[in-house]
Amino acid sequence: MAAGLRAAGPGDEAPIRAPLEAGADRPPARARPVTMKDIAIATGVSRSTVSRILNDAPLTVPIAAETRERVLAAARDLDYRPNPLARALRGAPTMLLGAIVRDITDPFFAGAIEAVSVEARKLGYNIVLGHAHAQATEAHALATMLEARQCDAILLLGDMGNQPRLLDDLRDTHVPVVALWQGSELDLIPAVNVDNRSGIAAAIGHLVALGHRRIAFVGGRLLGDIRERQAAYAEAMIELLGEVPQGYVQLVANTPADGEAAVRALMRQSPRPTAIVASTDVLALGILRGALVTGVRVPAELSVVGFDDIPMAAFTVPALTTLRMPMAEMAAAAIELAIGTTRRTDVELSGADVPRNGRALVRLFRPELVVRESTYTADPRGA
Amino acid sequence: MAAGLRAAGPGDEAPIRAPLEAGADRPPARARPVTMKDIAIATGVSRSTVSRILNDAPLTVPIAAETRERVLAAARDLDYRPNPLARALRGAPTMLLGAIVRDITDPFFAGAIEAVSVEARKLGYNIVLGHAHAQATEAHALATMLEARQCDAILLLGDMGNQPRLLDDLRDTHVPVVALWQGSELDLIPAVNVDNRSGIAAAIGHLVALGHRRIAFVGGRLLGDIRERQAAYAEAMIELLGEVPQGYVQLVANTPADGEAAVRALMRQSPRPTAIVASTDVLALGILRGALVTGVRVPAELSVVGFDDIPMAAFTVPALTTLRMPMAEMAAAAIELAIGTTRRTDVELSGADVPRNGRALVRLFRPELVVRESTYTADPRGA
DNA sequence: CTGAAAGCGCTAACAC
DNA sequence: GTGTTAGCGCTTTCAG
Repeated sequence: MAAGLRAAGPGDEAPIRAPLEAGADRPPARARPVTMKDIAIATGVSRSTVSRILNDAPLTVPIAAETRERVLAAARDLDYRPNPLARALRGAPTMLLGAIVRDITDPFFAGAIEAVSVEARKLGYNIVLGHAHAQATEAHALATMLEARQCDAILLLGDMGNQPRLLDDLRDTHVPVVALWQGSELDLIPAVNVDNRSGIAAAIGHLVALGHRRIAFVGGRLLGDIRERQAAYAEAMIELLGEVPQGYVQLVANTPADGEAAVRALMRQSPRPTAIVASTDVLALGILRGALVTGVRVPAELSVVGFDDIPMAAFTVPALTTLRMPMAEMAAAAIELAIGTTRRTDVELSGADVPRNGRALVRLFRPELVVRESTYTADPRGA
Repeated sequence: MAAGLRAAGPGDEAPIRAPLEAGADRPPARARPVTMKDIAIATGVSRSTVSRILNDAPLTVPIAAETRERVLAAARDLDYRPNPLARALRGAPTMLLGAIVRDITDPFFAGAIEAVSVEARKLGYNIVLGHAHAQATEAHALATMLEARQCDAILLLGDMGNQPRLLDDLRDTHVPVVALWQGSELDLIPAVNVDNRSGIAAAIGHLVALGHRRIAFVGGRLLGDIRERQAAYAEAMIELLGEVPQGYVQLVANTPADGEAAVRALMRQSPRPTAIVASTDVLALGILRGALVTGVRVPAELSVVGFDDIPMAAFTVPALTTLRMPMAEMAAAAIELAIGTTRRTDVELSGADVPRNGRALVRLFRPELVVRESTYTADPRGA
């Protein structure tokens, strides 16, 4: 019922911070944050003493209990909070981790950010999101953060192969960089990745066990991962049939729409495949829809396996059989690599260290096959 | 080829940053970033001169063209990059926007972050992600960033009603805070939100036009938004039928799983509803699956309307009729509110300013109905 | 036109 | 035990 307060219209130059207009019953926010100097003045000691007490750092340097109490009390009363900027300027870590993501909208990467963010917090780090923004963006989001070296480390989420300049920029930065889910192609920077080979092998093994032979592949994610998954598929097929069947490999963009298009193309082949391995759940979603739209029943006539186990995978119709990776562990491993210190004792870091032709290591984690409803024994006519 | 430059190891203390081990062919990363002082020394001028030139700020203060060139050249040669920390310390904006999100995994919020991030970048801001992390977390992620005042402003994405302390903490901070998609309940802070009322009205209007009368509601998102959407639903039903049919309102958590459960419950009612309005696309996804699993055909026997138009909504089976909001505009509006300055000229900011009982304003944007495949004329037997 | 100096908030070596 | 001093990298008077 109180009369609405109108935000003061910005005259010419708008004031930088629009105050909250709080002015509730609580004391309104002070204009200026409390500094150590304020405490020093309030308590009549020097700034260094305040600093020592507030950080109780030099336990070696005893402080009069009385002084200590007085300062602590003042700090509490004045609601003092250290200024991390100042600390950072002195060389302290900023406790910020940069995460460059290609596409947050991709449910897989949404999950990835979640995982990274959770693991980061366990170590007291916050995440600064850099949006590589598909191809479009100049790798400038990155450059900004890098060059700023506000971050203690940078995580690259997803394949940045489409960002030519980025990796160059990356090279001569002062910040450690680690790649996550980027495909193990790049060998200049340490990486954590999923074992695509073993994942695809598991998927195909599963299908073969169900009697499938005519297995197609829909590739999506650019560069790194797609290459590995596709190569693994090709290898498996050659071992299985002696060849990769003509027209059984569809390469499209990593969207449901393209997945849908891919099924249509696949269903035009003869003989038709009886199973599809999708390089991505997002693609698989489109494939599922494409199949239903085309009148192909899944899994009766067509089995579909995805990759990633995005949250939605359990709720498609039919629910998607897919490959799940240990997101949390992988995120933790990447962070550990990035900040170069292992403070965590709660989780055993696993993953195999794989030496590469270049210098940097890649740590590989094996995905696990999650069998749901989208795979079934091969239609006898098909196999 | 140049011999690798080894960072002078600081005695005992382990070096904070694990070097990249790059040492490729390019000059390896310098141990210490280049400062203005370096440039000053290299060119033989003073730091202040360097500063002036590099910021070409005081255009009022002329600088010798020759000096200018020399400094600029040196800066380029040495690959100088300003240290934003130092700048921030002096009071310059950090160009960081804090975004506190309840759940990145929710596809809607993934999209929201994307939108915010894109709009932020247009103004040169980066996003620092704070994860409120469902109920679990102490609103500490927030406190950290707030108290740190590293951010020029804070955006709250989604309803934080489950974070009691958070809003208190928020109140006496020095940073402007704006709520986005939080439900227009809170009146202490400026907010940007979708016009839930008009959205639900559009959805129900659409269903009614298709002949539906027995329309159920599945509520999901906590607090703010759910209340509004549910209230709007109730209002519409009362206007339509004179009452809200018994058992036609299901309140569940905002997950596909709960959506699935909700349909089952709804299908046990008699008479069965012929249409469902879901308060969220995520819920609607579950509803779609629940319907198919229960053998109820959508849209022949049951129409479903979602809310949010998440990317996946176009790829469900059947594709989801839903309400789309102008994400980019809303994000831009929130940012504008937060940083209190309108530098953007490319987009007309719209949204109606609605005065509230409290002090802060809420800016409301109307969603638009996107009709796809999940709604159809009411089954004559049902209506 | 340019330099010297002070200070942002905090820490650390070095006094007393 | 505590204060003084200097300096992190940068900006900004104020003097030349």
